[in-house]
Amino acid sequence: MSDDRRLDVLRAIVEDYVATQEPVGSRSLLDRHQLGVSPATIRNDMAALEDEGYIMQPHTSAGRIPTDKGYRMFVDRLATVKALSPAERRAIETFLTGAVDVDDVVQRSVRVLAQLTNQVAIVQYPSLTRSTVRHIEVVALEGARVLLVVITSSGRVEQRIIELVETPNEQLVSDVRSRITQATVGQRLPEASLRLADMIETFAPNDRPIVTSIVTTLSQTFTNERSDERIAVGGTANLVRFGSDFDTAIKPVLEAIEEQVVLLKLLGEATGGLTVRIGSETGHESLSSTAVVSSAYGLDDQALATLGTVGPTRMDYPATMAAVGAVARYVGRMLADN
Amino acid sequence: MSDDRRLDVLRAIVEDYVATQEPVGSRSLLDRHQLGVSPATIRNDMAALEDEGYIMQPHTSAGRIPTDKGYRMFVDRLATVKALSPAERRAIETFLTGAVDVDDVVQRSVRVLAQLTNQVAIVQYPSLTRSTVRHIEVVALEGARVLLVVITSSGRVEQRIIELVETPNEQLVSDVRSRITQATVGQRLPEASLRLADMIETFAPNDRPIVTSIVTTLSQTFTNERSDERIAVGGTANLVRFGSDFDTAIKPVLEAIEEQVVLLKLLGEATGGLTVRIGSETGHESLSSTAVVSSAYGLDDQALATLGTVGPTRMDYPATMAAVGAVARYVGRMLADN
DNA sequence: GACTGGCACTTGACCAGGGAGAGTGCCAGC
DNA sequence: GCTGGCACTCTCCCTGGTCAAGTGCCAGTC
Repeated sequence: MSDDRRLDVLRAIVEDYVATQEPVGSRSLLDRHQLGVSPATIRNDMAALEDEGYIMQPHTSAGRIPTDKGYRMFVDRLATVKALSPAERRAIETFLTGAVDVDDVVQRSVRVLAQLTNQVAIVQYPSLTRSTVRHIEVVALEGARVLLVVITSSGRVEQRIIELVETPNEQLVSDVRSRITQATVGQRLPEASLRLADMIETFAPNDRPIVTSIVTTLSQTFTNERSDERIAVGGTANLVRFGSDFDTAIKPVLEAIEEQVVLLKLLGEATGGLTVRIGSETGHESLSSTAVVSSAYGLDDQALATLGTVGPTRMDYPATMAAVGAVARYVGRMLADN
Repeated sequence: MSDDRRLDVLRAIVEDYVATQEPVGSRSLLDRHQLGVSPATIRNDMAALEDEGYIMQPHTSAGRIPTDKGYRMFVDRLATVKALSPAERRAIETFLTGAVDVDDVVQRSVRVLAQLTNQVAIVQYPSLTRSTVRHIEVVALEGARVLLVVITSSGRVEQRIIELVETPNEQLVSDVRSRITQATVGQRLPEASLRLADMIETFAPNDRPIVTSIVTTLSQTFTNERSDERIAVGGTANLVRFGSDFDTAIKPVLEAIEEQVVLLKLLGEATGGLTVRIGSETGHESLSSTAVVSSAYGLDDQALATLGTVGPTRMDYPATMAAVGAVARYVGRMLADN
C-alpha cells in the first residue's frame, strides 16, 4: 500500500468535506479526484487512515470526515499555499489605505479580514506595553484641568483629562512637561512608568501634589490594561455559514465574542507568525468544532499584537491562512508608515 | 361584551406569549389569569380581537399570538411601567462609575444594557456635530509634525497628527493656536468648521500653506462623519435566546449588526425620548420579527446620540423600556459630570 | 344582551413501520 | 497489491394513524 496515495486520499477527503460539508464516501471521492484506483482500494486506505485517527465515521455506513488530527496533518503537510488573487490584494490595500488613525486601521482590517475569509475576524489593538513613548504633552486647560497626551511608537494616541487640586502656574507645567519628556521618550511603556515614579521627589515639596497627580495618571496610562486588552470583532454575520448546528458551532463562538477575555487568550497564546489551532488545540472545550487562524503583526521584527479569524474546523485553511498572513503584513506596514 | 375585558384578554395573551413563547389558547389563558369568565367567552373575545387585527392564529386550531398591531396596543395602552429593581439600578451605577473616558462610558453601557435586557444592545457614540468645541490644542512634535487635539463639550477627545510641508516656528504655532481657539471655542462643530475656513486669509501669505493644512485637518475632524457614525454593539450572545428560528430571527440581526449603516438608521430615526418600533415599524423588511427599543441620551435638554436594544417582537417590553430609559439617563449624567 | 356548556371539527405534533440510498467490510480472484 | 461483487448496516424520508389542543358555533340560562 502506497503511503503517498494514502495521504492523497486524506487531502482529497479534507478538500471535499470542506467544499460539501458532507461526509465523503469512496465513490463520490473518485468522482471528484483522479486517483487511478478503484473504490475498494480507497476503502482500504480509508480504513487505515481511520485506524491512525485521521478520519472518522459519524455513524456506521456513512462517509468519512476528517478528525482534528486529520486537519492538523492537512495543514502541516498536505496543504499547498494558496496565493491571494490580485483582486484580493488590491482589496486589502484600498481598504486599508486612507485610515486616519490607529483605531481606524484596526477597524478597517477587521472588516477586510472578515470579508476575505467569510469568517469571524478579530484584531487586537496594538499593545501599549510593547511600544515605546514617542511624545508626551501636558497642556493646561481652563481652571485646574490638565490634558495629558501620550503618543506611542505605534502611532497610538492616548489622552486623559484630570482635575488638579489647584491651578498650576505656566512655569511648572512647562517644567513638568520637559522633565517627563526627558525621562520617558524612547522608553518602553512599562519602563517609562518606573522612571516616572522616581521623578516625583526631584520636585520642590510645594509642587509635589500637582506633579504627583500628573505623574500617576500618566503611569496608569502607560500600564493601562484596558487598552492593552482591546480587540475589535467583525464578520459575526458569517456565523451563519458555520453550518446548521447552532449549539455546537454558533453559540460558543458568540459567547466567546462576548467574553472578550477568551478571545484575548486565544490570540495571546499564538506564539509568533502564522498559527493554526484546530478544535481542542484552542484549549477551550466549547470551541471544539472551531479553528483559530492567527498571526502576530508589528513593525519590522517587533510584534505589536495579534489578529486572526475564528471559523469552523471545516474551513478552507489555505485560503484563510493566506488572507490572515497578508492582512497582518499590510497592517504592520501601515503602522510602520504611520 | 365588555371592551375592558377584551383589552385585558389582549394583555394576558401578550404576557403569556412573551413568557412561554407558545401560542396561547383560551383554556391555558384562564389557568394563568383570573378573568372570571368561561373559556367560551374568552374565545368570543379572541375572535373579536382577531377581527380587529390584534392577534392571529399561526394555523387553524392553534392558540393565538399577538400581531405587531397587538404589541403596539400593548405598549401604548396596556403595559404598566415596570420599575427597575434596586439591584438593577445599583448594577448600572457601579458598572458605569469608574469609566475613564467617553469611549469607556459607551463600552460599559453597551455591556450593562445587554446584560439587563438579555438582548442585543447598541449605543451610538456621542455625536460630534451636536456638541461644541471646548478646547483646541496645537502642539509641535519632532520635525514638521504637528499634533492637533480637539476636546468637545461631551468630553470626547479627537486627535490627529499631520505632517506639514515645513517645520513651523514656535511663534506661528502659538499664534495659530490662540486664533483658532478664539474663533472656535464654544461653537458647535459645524459652525466652528465654517469659521475656520474664513480664517486662513487673515494670515501672512508666507504662513498660509502651514495654516491651511492645520485648518483643513481640524475642519475635517469637526465634520468627521466616521466619528459621528460610530456605534458599539454588545450582547450578540443573547441572540441565542431569540428563539429557534434562525433565518427569520437571528440571521437578519447579525446582518444588521454587520451593516452598521442599518443600525445607525434604526437609532437615528428615533425622534426623541423612549421610542419603541415593532416589526415593520422598523422600516426594514428583514427585521419584521424584531423590535427596537431606543432612547436619546444627552446632557440636560440637549440630545447627543441614541442608544437602545434590538430584540424579538416577542419581548418583555416594560422591562426593556425601563432598562433602556434608565441607562440613557445614567449615561447622560455621566457625560455631564464628565 | 351577555355568558356558558357542550359538541363536532380541524390540525399540528408525535410515534411506528417500511422502503430507498449510500456506504461499508470482507472475500475470492486476477 | 488491486479489483469486483456481495451482504450488511445505517440514516433519511415518506406514510399513516392516533392524540391532544384548540376552535367555532349553537342552544340554553340568568
